[in-house]
Order: sequence, then structure tokens, then C-alpha cells
Amino acid sequence: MEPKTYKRYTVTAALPYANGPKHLGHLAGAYIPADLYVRYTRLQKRDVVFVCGSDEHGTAIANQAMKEHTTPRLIIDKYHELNKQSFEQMGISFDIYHRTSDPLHHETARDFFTDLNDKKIFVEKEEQQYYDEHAKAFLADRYIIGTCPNCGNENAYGDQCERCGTSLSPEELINPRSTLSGNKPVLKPTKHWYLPLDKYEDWLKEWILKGHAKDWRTTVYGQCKSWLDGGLHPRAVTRDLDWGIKVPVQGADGKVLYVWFDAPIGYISATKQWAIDNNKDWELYWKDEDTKLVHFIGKDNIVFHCIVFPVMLKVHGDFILPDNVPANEFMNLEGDKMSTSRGWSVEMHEYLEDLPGKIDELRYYLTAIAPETSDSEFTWKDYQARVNNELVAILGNFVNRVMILMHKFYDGKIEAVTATINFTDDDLSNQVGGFYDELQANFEGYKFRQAQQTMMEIARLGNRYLTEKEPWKTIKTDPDGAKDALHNCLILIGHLATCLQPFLPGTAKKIFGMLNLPKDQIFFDEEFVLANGHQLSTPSLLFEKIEDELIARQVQKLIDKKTAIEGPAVAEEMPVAPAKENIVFDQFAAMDMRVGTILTAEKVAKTKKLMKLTIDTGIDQRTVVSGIAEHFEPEGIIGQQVSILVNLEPREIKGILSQGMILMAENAEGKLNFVSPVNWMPNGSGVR
RNA sequence: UGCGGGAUGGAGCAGUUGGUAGCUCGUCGGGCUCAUAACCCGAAGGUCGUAGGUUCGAGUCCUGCUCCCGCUACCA
Repeated sequence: MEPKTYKRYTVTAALPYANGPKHLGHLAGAYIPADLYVRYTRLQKRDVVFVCGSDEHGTAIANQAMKEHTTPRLIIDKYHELNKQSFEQMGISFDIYHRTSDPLHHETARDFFTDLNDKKIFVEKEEQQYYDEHAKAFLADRYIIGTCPNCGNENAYGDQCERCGTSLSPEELINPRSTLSGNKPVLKPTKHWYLPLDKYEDWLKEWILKGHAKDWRTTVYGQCKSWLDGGLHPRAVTRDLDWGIKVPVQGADGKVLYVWFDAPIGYISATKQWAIDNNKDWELYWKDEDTKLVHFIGKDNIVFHCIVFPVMLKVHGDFILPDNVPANEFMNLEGDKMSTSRGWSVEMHEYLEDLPGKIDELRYYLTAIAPETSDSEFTWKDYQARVNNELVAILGNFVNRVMILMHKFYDGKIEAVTATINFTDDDLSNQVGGFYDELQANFEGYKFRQAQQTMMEIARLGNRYLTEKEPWKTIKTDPDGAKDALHNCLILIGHLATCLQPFLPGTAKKIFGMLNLPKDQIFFDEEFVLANGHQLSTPSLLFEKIEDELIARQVQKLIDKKTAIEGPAVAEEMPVAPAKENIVFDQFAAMDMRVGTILTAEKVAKTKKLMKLTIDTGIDQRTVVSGIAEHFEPEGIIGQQVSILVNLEPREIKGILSQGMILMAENAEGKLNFVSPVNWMPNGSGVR
């Protein structure tokens, strides 16, 4: 089947949540690939709109405001502006960077909800939910803490106890309290609207599992399949909150649209705003079958863009569905997950401040290691190597060699030997033609890593060609041949500049400047012309080498940032849990605790936390399984004296019979330490 | 434990619909000197995690297993 041709393209990049700065992982995951794709389609003279904007609603922002004693408005204004600027400086060429707090978006989202509501799509359900009378807010599960009915942990969350891992619902908590005010919340009935995803399972299976088995990325397809196989459930589309888009139904006071319902609609409202600003018809970009809709996102967003949003669009009826959702995996940083809250990240604005002007270098590196098929890893050392070995040594060097030779031999003036300025070398011409075809195929298949490599092949070809022709030698023996070779190189540079526009827009402009071309863009099908007599500008270096020192500084900064965040966090962690109920002495006396010594220790296979220990209790030698493997190395604890509860009912864990329990001290962060005698005591000594 | 992803020369990765195993970096040898000690050529190095199966033929399809990563579980 011939691939369908489209009249126009709507390209979206995930709306960044406006609660903080965004890091290089986000940039590499969604925004750079989207930008590459869009710049490419523009160079093909296709009609494309590239929309994005801040996602500014939701519980997280509302609560962050409460904690920081500020308002949601101030938070979103701050980060909307910061992120918008960062993207702009990184060369992400959005046609519009909108925001979901905009009235136009509120109206669009309300209309969308009303439309579905009128069509009787939603299921309404009334349930009892915890309400904080002081903060005057219904509480999301995560904002309620209380005592875990299972393990007695005083600080279990409403959805899960972090200590014993049991998943909970808020009503199960003993002594629930609100994290907003610390008060005891009360149960109140509340009504919500649900989108019955389960009703559309069959349709989704048909659409994704059959329709997109070939063209969607394995990881995206796999995720969807896993969700669909597991069965879908209705999802609430409303929340009790006063920050967001009011539910447009009579009597729904204090309710707003759930953030994931309103956010994707943000793509539509952004398009509307852009259409108003540019005198276009937005509906063509969302409702015409000849429009190709593509969502660029990170893998954490797959379910919303492949399942939830398509269902919303489908049940609404007027909209087209995404043709593809090229989600990327995650990018790690120097061996660990990127995380803004843990300080292990390079934020966009930090990079812009610390390495000013090195935009194309970053774009190049992030594209080269884009996590297209699996997680990838950003390291400063590799960044340096890529820039120095590839951008400087191959690309920059080729252009520089040609420019310098042109100026040295001809004062930078084109004096054509032949009548045309096209390649006089068929082989060169064919090879370049092949690169264009390849480049195009790579872009159409969302393979940007490979596309960039194809682009670099042109520079490699140039270096090879130049070395073969060695005009610096032949200028003496065969002046026409030398001139011809250099002119071919210039044309090659023209093609190179054309092809590198999507990847390195700044560099493309620099090259156009050096060639003294009066334009800032060359379309893919455009004839590249350098007239006879044309004067080239003075060459300058395209890229500078990155010194070791710069790299070392960045790595150090990263470590400093992390320790700075980790330090104080410990001090102001969770308050110490209050004392438990009194017990009588007999209850205490019933416990038989002894001093013992660890004889052997080994990690239990296939578990993260479990360690199998042999303990000499003085009474006997017994096996105990303990959840300490994340804190200690087996070799390090052999010979360690411990306190052990010896008369605890034995229990099988992971197929190993554990006879007793090692006493551990645990701080609020979960760090463990042995409770053992300060000075050596004989094994079997009682502990009281 | 469940789900998803991965396992390809020293390192990092490609391998489109099954048909002689590639790229970048690194290593070694050579060439060039126009170029930011940059460029070009050549070489060494892989039984494509493992055991089976389908096939004339499998890195590529099917099944079992092992290991790694993420979420989840395991903390007596």
C-alpha cells in the first residue's frame, strides 16, 4: 500500500507541567525530536503547525502553592515564562507556546466536556471521600496520612504504605490526618464524572493492535498492548479542587476538570490561538482526514496519548486521531536517573547559562544519543567526545578546509571552470542524491538519530573527496582540476548546510553567512546556486573544541547540587512518630531477644532488599531473612553482633524459612543501622 | 512476583519486510600536511545472552531458560 500523502501536519510536543524548570531529559525526549520533525516538514514546504504550551492545572501545583505560601498563579507565571524562554533559546521552533490557564483554553476544554456530557458519554458516580474542613478541600489519596492497618506505620499514605508496601484506600487508615492542615478529615459524599474507557476496549484494540502494529515503536505498542490486555477501567475526569477549569454543569461547584483531561485539549486550544493570530482555520488542523497528527512525548505519557486522549477524540466524533505517537524512553545522567527534586539533573536554563552559545552542540549530542529504542545515558565526557570528534573534527573541519583553500587560492571568489555550478562529478552527485533519499526515509520513520548520522555522512564524504583530490597539490600541476574540485566541495557544503538545518539551525545560518548567501533557509528541493564571480565571506570556525576543564566543572557542579539538596532534606524530614499505645510488662517479657553474631550473609537472588543471614544466637545457629540488602554489603557485616528476636513465629520468605528477626534502628529516611551491644557480649546474652 | 523494555567485536549503539554482520569512539599500522594535532587509508577484534524449533537459509520468526533496567512485589 502506498503511504498516504497528507495535506497538512499537526505536530504536538508534550505540555510541560509548569511547576518547575525542565531538564535535558525532557528536551531530548520530546522537544528536540518534535522540532527536528517539524523543521524537516517545513523544508519540504509542507503545511505544518507545531504547538505546545504550559500545563498549569492540577493538585500538585495547588498544593505546592499552599506549602510555599504563595498562589498557583505566581508559580505558573514564573515557570511558564522560564520554560518558554528556555525552549526558545534552545531553538525549539514552536509556532505557538500557549498555556492552559488561558481563557481560550478554559472555554475549549469546557466545550469539549459539555459535548461529551451531552452525548451521555460520562458515567456519574457518587462516593464518600475525605474532606479537610480547615483547608476546605477534598483530599487526594496521596494527601492523607495515617496509621497503616497492616504494619502500624504511623505515616502511611492514603494510597499505599511505603513501609510494608500494602496498597490501601484512604478509608482503611487508622487516625487519618490531612497533610495540608494536619487535621482529621471527614468523609463527605462527592460526585464525579467518569470516562468509561472499558467500553472502548474493542475499538482501541482494533485501532492500535491491528492498525498500528507496524508503524508504532515497539515500546509504545508494547505499553498499549499491556494496558489493553490488562483491561481498562473508567477514569474520573473531574476532581474536587478550586484550581483548574470549572466543571460546566449546574451544581458542580468546587469541581474542576481533572488535569489529564484538560491538558491534551490544550493542544487544540493552542492551535486555535495560533489560527487566530495567523488568520488560519484551526479546524482543518484537527478535523480534516488529510491532516496528519503526531504527538511527541516521553514514555511516561504513553497511556494518555495512546489510550485516553484518542478515546476522547473518538467519542467526540469530529476529530482526527494521532497517526503516530513516537514516544522516547528516558535519558539517564552520569549513571543515575535524572530528577529535578533530587538535584540530579541539568536544567535547560542552567545549560544555557553555563555553556552560552553552545546550543547546536547540545542539540547534536541529544539527538545522537536520543533514547529512541531504549534508555540512554548523558555523560559530560561523551558530550565532549561527540562535539570534539564529530562536530569539530568532521563537520567544522571540512567546511573550514574548503573555505580556507578558497581564500588562499582565489581570494574567496568563485571563478567557475565550467558553465554550470552543479557537481561536475557524477559519483559525488549520486552519493549526495542517495543521502537525501535516506534522510527523508529516516525522518518519515521518526529515526532522528540515524537521520543525523546520514547528514554527517555528507561531511565525511567531503573530507574523503578533498583528500583524494588534494587541490593544495594539484593547484601547481593542474589548476583547472584543483578549481573544479574545490567548487564541487562548495556545492557539497551547500547541500550539507541544507541537510543540517533541522539539526543545527544556528550552524546552518553561519554557513549561509560564510557562503555569503542572502537567505536564511534552503528548501530541500531548491536549486543551490553560486554564480560565477560570487564572493565568499571571511571564514570563521563553526565549533570550538570543548576543554577538559569545562567538563570537569559541570560534573562537579552536578555532585555539589545533589549534596546540597540531600543535606538539609534529612533534617526537616518527617516528624518523629508519636509513641504507640502502652503495653503491659508481660507483653514485653514475652519477647525473647538475644545477642547474636552474623556468621554468613548472602543476597537472596532476584530480590533487591533481602539478605539471607546465618546467626549464631548462642542457642543455635539459624537462618534469618532480613530486608537490609540495600544498606549493607554481605562481606561487610559478617562477624557483626546483632540483637535478635528469637521466639518470633518462623516464616517462609522467598522460599527460605526465616527464624527470627534482626532488630534494626531506622530513621525517617529509611536508613538502617544495627542495634548491637557497644562492647562485645557472648552470643545468647539476653536483651531487655 | 506481575508487566514492559533490553542482551550484537574493549566502550556506546544501528541492524528496515529473514538471504554474505554494520556505525561512532578506542587500539595498532600507514598516508597526507589545506585544516581547531584536525583529515584520509588499512588492520586486529563478534559462534549477534543461552538451549531448542520453523526454514534451502535467522541477529531478524516461534518456545523454554539466564542475566540487566524501569514500575511492582519481597522487609517477620
